Amino acid sequence: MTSLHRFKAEFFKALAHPLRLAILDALREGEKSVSQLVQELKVEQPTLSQQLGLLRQKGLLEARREGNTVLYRTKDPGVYEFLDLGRRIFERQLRENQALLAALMEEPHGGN
Amino acid sequence: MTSLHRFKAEFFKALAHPLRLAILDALREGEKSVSQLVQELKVEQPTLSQQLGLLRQKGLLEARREGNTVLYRTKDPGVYEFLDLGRRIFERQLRENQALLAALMEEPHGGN
DNA sequence: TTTTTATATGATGGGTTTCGAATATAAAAA
DNA sequence: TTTTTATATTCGAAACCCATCATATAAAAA
Repeated sequence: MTSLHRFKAEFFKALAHPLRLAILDALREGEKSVSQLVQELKVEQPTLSQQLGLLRQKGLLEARREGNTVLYRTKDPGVYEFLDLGRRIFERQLRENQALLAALMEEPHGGN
Repeated sequence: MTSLHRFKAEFFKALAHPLRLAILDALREGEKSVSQLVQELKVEQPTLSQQLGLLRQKGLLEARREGNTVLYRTKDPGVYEFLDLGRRIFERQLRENQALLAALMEEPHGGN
């Protein structure tokens, strides 16, 4: 509705992708080059660069070039606080979903 | 990458929509019926019901029927803690974007 | 220079999301 | 019952997101 909500939604959208979350987690340990991240995350290089570009554009990452390579780092470490707080809620949901899954597995097999 | 990242991304995706954020904010004050929310948020009823359904499916909301109407409420108030923490980061980004915007407005008009 | 290595960008296509319109369901009122 | 009110669902079109492929740039090495 409001433009603040639109803005916040943009922010969440930046986090709403498994690879982007993996990138942020990988950069907890400090800045890394694109090729390091390619190795570590086992994705195609253009795919990675695309998502790195997006995260930089959204202001979550920044980059510096060092000779041949480009090093990315987290721009605002506050984002980790945020991700970590999110974990509590994920965990509750995980438990719920697991309960649901367990319930489904209890059902008679070969069924409806 | 990991399935935890996939799961977290799902969670963020649930929040990555202006109307869904507005719904959650509207329910800070307590449970509300669909029609109340339609009025307050000024959206079409089917659009609202669709997003309410999504939030319920993702475990963020729950609903109870009372006669003719259906009342929705937040399932885990922890989500507000989370949204509020997010605000810090939004604010930094807002300031940045405003600086950018201001810089653009300083540019000579009718330009490139 | 030419070649190689590292990274970024652009185009394409498949999948998903979104909104609005029409319709369906469910309960209350008449 | 029929009608009305409140909410949900379904459908289709437009917009968007994503991975891949091909190609471009930029710096170092040869």
